[in-house]
Amino acid sequence: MIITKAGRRMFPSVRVKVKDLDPFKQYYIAMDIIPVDSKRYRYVYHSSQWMVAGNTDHSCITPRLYIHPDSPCSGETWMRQVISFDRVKLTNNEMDDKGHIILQSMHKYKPRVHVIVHSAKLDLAQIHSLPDEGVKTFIFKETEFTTVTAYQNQQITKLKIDRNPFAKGFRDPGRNRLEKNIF
Amino acid sequence: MIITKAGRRMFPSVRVKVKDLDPFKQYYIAMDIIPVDSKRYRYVYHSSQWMVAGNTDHSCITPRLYIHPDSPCSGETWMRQVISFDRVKLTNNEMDDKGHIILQSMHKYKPRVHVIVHSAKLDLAQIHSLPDEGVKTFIFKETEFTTVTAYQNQQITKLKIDRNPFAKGFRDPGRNRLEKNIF
DNA sequence: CCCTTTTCACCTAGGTGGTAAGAT
DNA sequence: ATCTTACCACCTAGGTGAAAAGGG
Repeated sequence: MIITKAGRRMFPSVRVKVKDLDPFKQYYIAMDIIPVDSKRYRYVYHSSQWMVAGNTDHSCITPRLYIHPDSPCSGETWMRQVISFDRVKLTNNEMDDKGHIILQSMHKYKPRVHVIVHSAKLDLAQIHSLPDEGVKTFIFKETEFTTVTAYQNQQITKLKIDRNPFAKGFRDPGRNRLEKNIF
Repeated sequence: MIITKAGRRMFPSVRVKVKDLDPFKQYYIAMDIIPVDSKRYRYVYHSSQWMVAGNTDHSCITPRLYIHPDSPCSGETWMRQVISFDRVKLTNNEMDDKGHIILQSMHKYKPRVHVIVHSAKLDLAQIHSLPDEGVKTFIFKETEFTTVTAYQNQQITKLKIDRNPFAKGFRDPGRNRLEKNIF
Protein backbone atom coordinates (compact mmCIF):
# COMPACT_ATOMS: atom_id res chain seq x y z
CA MET A 1 0.00 0.00 0.00
CA ILE A 2 1.39 3.42 -0.94
CA ILE A 3 1.51 5.93 1.87
CA THR A 4 2.39 9.61 1.40
CA LYS A 5 2.76 12.74 3.45
CA ALA A 6 -0.54 14.23 2.29
CA GLY A 7 -2.46 10.99 2.87
CA ARG A 8 -3.76 8.44 0.38
CA ARG A 9 -6.87 6.31 0.48
CA MET A 10 -6.47 2.71 1.40
CA PHE A 11 -7.32 0.60 -1.64
CA PRO A 12 -8.91 -1.87 -1.95
CA SER A 13 -10.96 -0.62 0.96
CA VAL A 14 -12.02 -2.67 3.97
CA ARG A 15 -15.69 -3.64 3.69
CA VAL A 16 -17.61 -5.57 6.34
CA LYS A 17 -21.07 -6.75 7.23
CA VAL A 18 -22.24 -6.99 10.84
CA LYS A 19 -24.85 -9.28 12.42
CA ASP A 20 -26.48 -9.78 15.82
CA LEU A 21 -26.47 -6.12 16.86
CA ASP A 22 -29.40 -4.83 18.90
CA PRO A 23 -31.48 -3.11 16.20
CA PHE A 24 -32.55 -0.37 18.58
CA LYS A 25 -29.21 0.41 20.19
CA GLN A 26 -26.79 2.96 18.82
CA TYR A 27 -23.27 1.98 17.77
CA TYR A 28 -20.10 3.55 16.48
CA ILE A 29 -18.11 1.46 14.04
CA ALA A 30 -14.43 2.25 13.69
CA MET A 31 -11.23 1.00 12.15
CA ASP A 32 -7.61 1.20 13.15
CA ILE A 33 -4.45 -0.42 11.82
CA ILE A 34 -1.91 -2.17 14.01
CA PRO A 35 1.56 -3.58 13.27
CA VAL A 36 1.78 -7.26 12.46
CA ASP A 37 5.22 -7.40 14.05
CA SER A 38 8.14 -5.15 14.96
CA LYS A 39 10.13 -5.86 11.82
CA ARG A 40 11.18 -3.57 9.03
CA TYR A 41 11.06 -5.17 5.60
CA ARG A 42 12.74 -4.69 2.27
CA TYR A 43 11.76 -6.13 -1.07
CA VAL A 44 14.34 -8.36 -2.71
CA TYR A 45 13.70 -7.96 -6.38
CA HIS A 46 15.58 -10.97 -7.73
CA SER A 47 13.77 -13.36 -5.38
CA SER A 48 10.46 -11.46 -5.58
CA GLN A 49 9.76 -11.44 -1.86
CA TRP A 50 9.79 -9.30 1.27
CA MET A 51 12.68 -10.00 3.67
CA VAL A 52 13.23 -8.86 7.23
CA ALA A 53 15.61 -5.92 7.25
CA GLY A 54 15.74 -4.87 10.87
CA ASN A 55 13.68 -4.15 13.97
CA THR A 56 11.39 -1.26 14.91
CA ASP A 57 9.77 -0.34 18.17
CA HIS A 58 6.04 0.25 17.79
CA SER A 59 5.37 -0.18 21.49
CA CYS A 60 4.86 3.44 22.49
CA ILE A 61 2.53 4.36 19.61
CA THR A 62 -1.23 4.23 20.05
CA PRO A 63 -2.78 3.73 16.61
CA ARG A 64 -5.23 6.37 15.42
CA LEU A 65 -8.90 5.48 15.36
CA TYR A 66 -10.90 6.13 12.20
CA ILE A 67 -14.60 6.45 13.06
CA HIS A 68 -16.85 5.37 10.21
CA PRO A 69 -18.55 8.56 8.98
CA ASP A 70 -22.06 7.10 9.39
CA SER A 71 -21.47 6.80 13.16
CA PRO A 72 -23.33 6.82 15.41
CA CYS A 73 -26.16 4.82 13.93
CA SER A 74 -28.72 2.21 15.02
CA GLY A 75 -27.89 -1.50 14.91
CA GLU A 76 -30.72 -1.94 12.44
CA THR A 77 -29.22 0.54 9.99
CA TRP A 78 -25.68 -0.84 10.34
CA MET A 79 -26.85 -4.39 9.68
CA ARG A 80 -28.76 -3.39 6.55
CA GLN A 81 -25.71 -2.17 4.62
CA VAL A 82 -22.21 -3.12 3.62
CA ILE A 83 -19.96 -0.97 5.78
CA SER A 84 -17.16 0.43 3.66
CA PHE A 85 -14.06 2.20 4.91
CA ASP A 86 -13.22 3.62 1.51
CA ARG A 87 -12.51 7.14 2.73
CA VAL A 88 -9.92 6.40 5.37
CA LYS A 89 -6.52 7.83 4.47
CA LEU A 90 -3.07 6.58 5.30
CA THR A 91 -0.02 8.79 5.82
CA ASN A 92 3.65 8.40 6.64
CA ASN A 93 3.71 11.85 8.25
CA GLU A 94 4.11 11.37 11.98
CA MET A 95 3.08 15.00 12.56
CA ASP A 96 -0.17 14.61 10.59
CA ASP A 97 -2.93 16.91 11.82
CA LYS A 98 -5.70 15.85 9.45
CA GLY A 99 -6.75 12.79 11.40
CA HIS A 100 -5.28 10.30 8.94
CA ILE A 101 -3.98 6.94 10.08
CA ILE A 102 -0.23 7.21 10.61
CA LEU A 103 1.94 4.29 9.46
CA GLN A 104 5.63 3.72 8.78
CA SER A 105 6.78 2.70 5.36
CA MET A 106 8.26 -0.77 4.80
CA HIS A 107 6.29 -2.35 7.62
CA LYS A 108 3.51 -4.95 7.79
CA TYR A 109 0.11 -4.01 9.17
CA LYS A 110 -3.36 -5.38 9.73
CA PRO A 111 -6.61 -3.43 9.98
CA ARG A 112 -9.01 -3.98 12.89
CA VAL A 113 -12.73 -3.22 12.91
CA HIS A 114 -14.36 -2.15 16.16
CA VAL A 115 -18.05 -2.17 17.02
CA ILE A 116 -18.62 0.25 19.89
CA VAL A 117 -21.82 0.51 21.91
CA HIS A 118 -22.89 4.13 22.14
CA SER A 119 -22.95 5.67 25.60
CA ALA A 120 -23.96 9.17 26.64
CA LYS A 121 -20.34 10.17 27.12
CA LEU A 122 -19.22 9.44 23.56
CA ASP A 123 -19.03 12.30 21.09
CA LEU A 124 -18.29 11.68 17.44
CA ALA A 125 -16.13 14.78 17.31
CA GLN A 126 -14.08 13.76 20.31
CA ILE A 127 -13.46 10.01 20.31
CA HIS A 128 -9.78 9.60 19.71
CA SER A 129 -9.22 6.27 21.45
CA LEU A 130 -11.17 3.12 22.19
CA PRO A 131 -13.35 3.17 25.31
CA ASP A 132 -12.58 0.67 28.06
CA GLU A 133 -15.76 -1.34 27.64
CA GLY A 134 -18.57 -1.90 25.17
CA VAL A 135 -16.18 -2.70 22.33
CA LYS A 136 -15.95 -5.79 20.10
CA THR A 137 -12.90 -6.02 17.85
CA PHE A 138 -12.46 -8.07 14.67
CA ILE A 139 -9.45 -8.79 12.50
CA PHE A 140 -9.28 -10.45 9.08
CA LYS A 141 -6.02 -12.11 8.22
CA GLU A 142 -6.52 -11.58 4.48
CA THR A 143 -6.39 -7.79 4.91
CA GLU A 144 -2.73 -7.66 5.98
CA PHE A 145 -0.53 -5.49 3.82
CA THR A 146 2.92 -3.93 3.50
CA THR A 147 3.45 -0.18 3.31
CA VAL A 148 5.68 1.48 0.69
CA THR A 149 6.22 4.89 -0.84
CA ALA A 150 6.60 3.38 -4.32
CA TYR A 151 5.53 -0.03 -5.56
CA GLN A 152 8.25 -2.65 -5.53
CA ASN A 153 7.04 -5.00 -8.26
CA GLN A 154 4.90 -4.88 -11.37
CA GLN A 155 2.31 -7.45 -10.30
CA ILE A 156 1.10 -5.24 -7.47
CA THR A 157 1.24 -2.15 -9.67
CA LYS A 158 -0.90 -3.85 -12.30
CA LEU A 159 -3.38 -5.03 -9.69
CA LYS A 160 -3.75 -1.50 -8.34
CA ILE A 161 -4.14 0.06 -11.76
CA ASP A 162 -6.66 -2.52 -12.94
CA ARG A 163 -8.89 -2.28 -9.89
CA ASN A 164 -8.83 1.38 -8.95
CA PRO A 165 -11.09 3.61 -11.07
CA PHE A 166 -8.88 6.62 -10.37
CA ALA A 167 -5.92 4.89 -12.02
CA LYS A 168 -7.73 4.33 -15.31
CA GLY A 169 -5.28 6.68 -16.99
CA PHE A 170 -2.58 4.03 -16.64
CA ARG A 171 -4.62 1.26 -18.21
CA ASP A 172 -3.92 2.49 -21.76
CA PRO A 173 -3.13 -0.76 -23.63
CA GLY A 174 -0.45 1.07 -25.58
CA ARG A 175 1.35 1.57 -22.29
CA ASN A 176 1.80 -2.17 -21.79
CA ARG A 177 2.81 -3.00 -25.34
CA LEU A 178 6.34 -1.79 -24.78
CA GLU A 179 6.84 -4.12 -21.83
CA LYS A 180 5.27 -7.03 -23.61
CA ASN A 181 7.51 -6.58 -26.63
CA ILE A 182 10.56 -7.00 -24.44
CA PHE A 183 9.80 -10.72 -24.37
CA MET B 1 -32.87 30.08 -6.67
CA ILE B 2 -32.79 27.52 -9.48
CA ILE B 3 -34.44 24.21 -8.67
CA THR B 4 -34.27 21.15 -10.91
CA LYS B 5 -35.53 17.59 -10.97
CA ALA B 6 -32.12 16.11 -10.10
CA GLY B 7 -31.54 18.56 -7.25
CA ARG B 8 -29.25 21.58 -7.07
CA ARG B 9 -27.34 22.98 -4.16
CA MET B 10 -28.72 26.05 -2.48
CA PHE B 11 -26.34 28.92 -3.11
CA PRO B 12 -25.29 31.04 -1.34
CA SER B 13 -25.59 28.54 1.47
CA VAL B 14 -27.13 29.20 4.87
CA ARG B 15 -24.40 29.61 7.49
CA VAL B 16 -25.03 30.11 11.19
CA LYS B 17 -23.28 30.33 14.53
CA VAL B 18 -24.88 29.07 17.73
CA LYS B 19 -24.36 30.19 21.32
CA ASP B 20 -25.54 29.17 24.78
CA LEU B 21 -25.74 25.44 24.13
CA ASP B 22 -24.81 23.07 26.93
CA PRO B 23 -21.25 22.12 25.94
CA PHE B 24 -21.72 18.57 27.19
CA LYS B 25 -25.13 17.81 25.69
CA GLN B 26 -25.61 16.32 22.26
CA TYR B 27 -27.59 18.16 19.59
CA TYR B 28 -28.82 17.69 16.08
CA ILE B 29 -28.91 20.81 13.93
CA ALA B 30 -31.26 20.79 10.97
CA MET B 31 -32.72 23.03 8.29
CA ASP B 32 -36.02 23.06 6.48
CA ILE B 33 -37.61 25.55 4.10
CA ILE B 34 -41.17 26.79 4.47
CA PRO B 35 -43.38 28.93 2.20
CA VAL B 36 -43.47 32.65 2.92
CA ASP B 37 -47.07 32.79 1.71
CA SER B 38 -49.53 30.86 -0.47
CA LYS B 39 -48.96 32.95 -3.58
CA ARG B 40 -47.55 32.00 -6.92
CA TYR B 41 -45.35 34.69 -8.47
CA ARG B 42 -44.28 35.72 -11.93
CA TYR B 43 -41.51 38.07 -12.89
CA VAL B 44 -42.56 41.13 -14.85
CA TYR B 45 -39.56 42.01 -16.92
CA HIS B 46 -40.41 45.58 -17.92
CA SER B 47 -41.01 46.60 -14.31
CA SER B 48 -38.22 44.38 -12.95
CA GLN B 49 -40.21 42.89 -10.11
CA TRP B 50 -42.07 39.83 -8.91
CA MET B 51 -45.88 40.10 -9.01
CA VAL B 52 -48.53 37.87 -7.48
CA ALA B 53 -49.89 35.55 -10.15
CA GLY B 54 -52.31 33.31 -8.26
CA ASN B 55 -52.75 31.20 -5.16
CA THR B 56 -51.34 27.83 -4.11
CA ASP B 57 -52.25 25.55 -1.23
CA HIS B 58 -49.19 24.55 0.77
CA SER B 59 -51.26 23.48 3.78
CA CYS B 60 -51.06 19.69 3.41
CA ILE B 61 -47.32 19.50 2.76
CA THR B 62 -44.87 18.86 5.59
CA PRO B 63 -41.51 20.30 4.57
CA ARG B 64 -38.58 17.88 4.45
CA LEU B 65 -35.98 18.13 7.16
CA TYR B 66 -32.30 18.33 6.22
CA ILE B 67 -30.14 17.12 9.10
CA HIS B 68 -26.74 18.77 9.17
CA PRO B 69 -24.25 16.01 8.34
CA ASP B 70 -22.16 16.67 11.49
CA SER B 71 -25.16 15.69 13.64
CA PRO B 72 -25.31 14.55 16.33
CA CYS B 73 -22.54 16.48 17.99
CA SER B 74 -21.76 18.08 21.35
CA GLY B 75 -22.78 21.65 22.09
CA GLU B 76 -19.12 22.50 22.56
CA THR B 77 -18.25 21.33 19.06
CA TRP B 78 -21.24 23.04 17.41
CA MET B 79 -20.39 26.35 19.08
CA ARG B 80 -16.77 26.24 17.97
CA GLN B 81 -17.52 26.30 14.22
CA VAL B 82 -19.54 28.10 11.59
CA ILE B 83 -22.36 25.71 10.71
CA SER B 84 -22.78 25.63 6.95
CA PHE B 85 -25.63 24.06 5.04
CA ASP B 86 -23.77 24.10 1.76
CA ARG B 87 -24.63 20.54 0.78
CA VAL B 88 -28.38 20.70 1.02
CA LYS B 89 -30.07 20.26 -2.35
CA LEU B 90 -33.33 21.66 -3.65
CA THR B 91 -35.61 19.95 -6.13
CA ASN B 92 -38.89 20.60 -7.88
CA ASN B 93 -39.56 16.87 -8.15
CA GLU B 94 -42.44 16.06 -5.79
CA MET B 95 -41.60 12.33 -6.09
CA ASP B 96 -37.96 12.86 -5.09
CA ASP B 97 -36.44 9.85 -3.31
CA LYS B 98 -32.98 11.22 -2.64
CA GLY B 99 -33.89 13.17 0.48
CA HIS B 100 -33.65 16.57 -1.18
CA ILE B 101 -35.81 19.47 -0.06
CA ILE B 102 -38.87 19.65 -2.31
CA LEU B 103 -40.06 23.10 -3.41
CA GLN B 104 -42.38 24.47 -6.09
CA SER B 105 -41.07 26.84 -8.71
CA MET B 106 -42.19 30.45 -8.78
CA HIS B 107 -42.88 30.59 -5.04
CA LYS B 108 -41.31 32.45 -2.13
CA TYR B 109 -39.63 30.53 0.67
CA LYS B 110 -37.68 31.03 3.87
CA PRO B 111 -35.20 28.63 5.45
CA ARG B 112 -35.49 27.69 9.12
CA VAL B 113 -32.69 26.39 11.34
CA HIS B 114 -33.55 23.97 14.13
CA VAL B 115 -31.44 23.09 17.17
CA ILE B 116 -32.65 19.76 18.51
CA VAL B 117 -31.63 18.27 21.86
CA HIS B 118 -30.54 14.69 21.39
CA SER B 119 -32.62 12.04 23.12
CA ALA B 120 -32.13 8.27 23.18
CA LYS B 121 -34.95 7.79 20.69
CA LEU B 122 -33.45 9.87 17.93
CA ASP B 123 -31.53 8.12 15.16
CA LEU B 124 -29.71 10.13 12.54
CA ALA B 125 -30.73 7.63 9.88
CA GLN B 126 -34.38 7.86 10.79
CA ILE B 127 -35.34 11.41 11.76
CA HIS B 128 -37.68 12.62 9.07
CA SER B 129 -39.69 15.14 11.04
CA LEU B 130 -39.22 17.49 13.95
CA PRO B 131 -39.73 15.99 17.42
CA ASP B 132 -42.49 17.44 19.62
CA GLU B 133 -40.13 18.90 22.21
CA GLY B 134 -36.51 19.85 22.69
CA VAL B 135 -36.44 21.99 19.54
CA LYS B 136 -35.53 25.65 19.10
CA THR B 137 -36.27 27.17 15.71
CA PHE B 138 -34.71 30.26 14.10
CA ILE B 139 -35.53 32.19 10.95
CA PHE B 140 -33.58 34.95 9.25
CA LYS B 141 -35.59 37.34 7.14
CA GLU B 142 -32.65 38.09 4.86
CA THR B 143 -32.53 34.48 3.64
CA GLU B 144 -35.90 34.58 1.86
CA PHE B 145 -35.77 33.70 -1.82
CA THR B 146 -37.86 32.96 -4.89
CA THR B 147 -37.63 29.66 -6.77
CA VAL B 148 -37.27 29.43 -10.56
CA THR B 149 -36.19 26.92 -13.17
CA ALA B 150 -34.34 29.61 -15.11
CA TYR B 151 -33.16 33.01 -13.93
CA GLN B 152 -35.50 35.88 -14.74
CA ASN B 153 -33.08 38.80 -14.89
CA GLN B 154 -29.43 39.45 -15.54
CA GLN B 155 -28.61 41.01 -12.18
CA ILE B 156 -29.33 37.78 -10.33
CA THR B 157 -27.54 35.74 -13.00
CA LYS B 158 -24.46 37.91 -12.66
CA LEU B 159 -24.56 37.65 -8.87
CA LYS B 160 -24.72 33.87 -9.05
CA ILE B 161 -21.93 33.59 -11.58
CA ASP B 162 -19.66 35.99 -9.72
CA ARG B 163 -20.07 34.31 -6.34
CA ASN B 164 -20.24 30.60 -7.13
CA PRO B 165 -16.87 28.93 -7.82
CA PHE B 166 -18.55 26.29 -9.96
CA ALA B 167 -19.80 28.95 -12.36
CA LYS B 168 -16.35 30.37 -13.05
CA GLY B 169 -16.67 29.23 -16.66
CA PHE B 170 -19.24 31.95 -17.25
CA ARG B 171 -17.09 34.75 -15.85
CA ASP B 172 -15.00 35.05 -19.03
CA PRO B 173 -14.82 38.81 -19.63
CA GLY B 174 -15.13 38.22 -23.37
CA ARG B 175 -18.54 36.78 -22.68
CA ASN B 176 -19.87 40.07 -21.33
CA ARG B 177 -18.40 42.26 -24.05
CA LEU B 178 -21.11 41.35 -26.50
CA GLU B 179 -23.85 42.42 -24.10
CA LYS B 180 -22.06 45.63 -23.18
CA ASN B 181 -21.62 46.64 -26.81
CA ILE B 182 -25.37 46.65 -27.30
CA PHE B 183 -25.48 49.92 -25.38
C1' DC C 1 -46.77 32.58 -24.31
C1' DC C 2 -44.52 31.05 -20.39
C1' DC C 3 -42.31 27.83 -17.89
C1' DT C 4 -39.64 23.23 -17.61
C1' DT C 5 -36.48 19.65 -19.13
C1' DT C 6 -32.41 17.94 -21.24
C1' DT C 7 -27.95 18.22 -22.68
C1' DC C 8 -23.68 20.61 -22.85
C1' DA C 9 -19.04 23.02 -22.17
C1' DC C 10 -16.60 24.52 -18.53
C1' DC C 11 -15.47 24.66 -14.24
C1' DT C 12 -14.04 22.80 -8.99
C1' DA C 13 -12.33 19.11 -6.28
C1' DG C 14 -9.77 15.31 -5.59
C1' DG C 15 -7.72 10.22 -6.30
C1' DT C 16 -4.11 7.44 -9.40
C1' DG C 17 0.91 5.81 -10.45
C1' DG C 18 4.92 7.76 -13.15
C1' DT C 19 9.01 10.32 -13.05
C1' DA C 20 12.90 12.89 -11.81
C1' DA C 21 15.04 15.06 -8.19
C1' DG C 22 16.11 14.89 -3.33
C1' DA C 23 17.67 12.81 0.98
C1' DT C 24 20.17 9.73 3.89
C1' DA D 1 22.13 2.13 -2.94
C1' DT D 2 17.78 2.74 -1.26
C1' DC D 3 13.89 5.06 -0.03
C1' DT D 4 11.13 9.57 -0.16
C1' DT D 5 9.25 13.83 -2.04
C1' DA D 6 7.20 17.04 -5.25
C1' DC D 7 5.07 17.60 -9.28
C1' DC D 8 2.64 15.88 -13.22
C1' DA D 9 -0.83 14.00 -16.76
C1' DC D 10 -4.82 11.66 -16.59
C1' DC D 11 -8.53 10.10 -14.62
C1' DT D 12 -13.41 10.11 -11.55
C1' DA D 13 -17.04 12.76 -9.62
C1' DG D 14 -19.91 16.36 -9.52
C1' DG D 15 -21.63 21.67 -9.44
C1' DT D 16 -22.56 25.89 -12.83
C1' DG D 17 -25.68 28.65 -16.25
C1' DA D 18 -26.51 28.53 -21.45
C1' DA D 19 -29.14 27.01 -25.04
C1' DA D 20 -32.29 24.38 -27.45
C1' DA D 21 -36.00 21.46 -27.23
C1' DG D 22 -40.25 20.12 -24.90
C1' DG D 23 -44.94 20.88 -23.05
C1' DG D 24 -49.32 22.80 -21.71
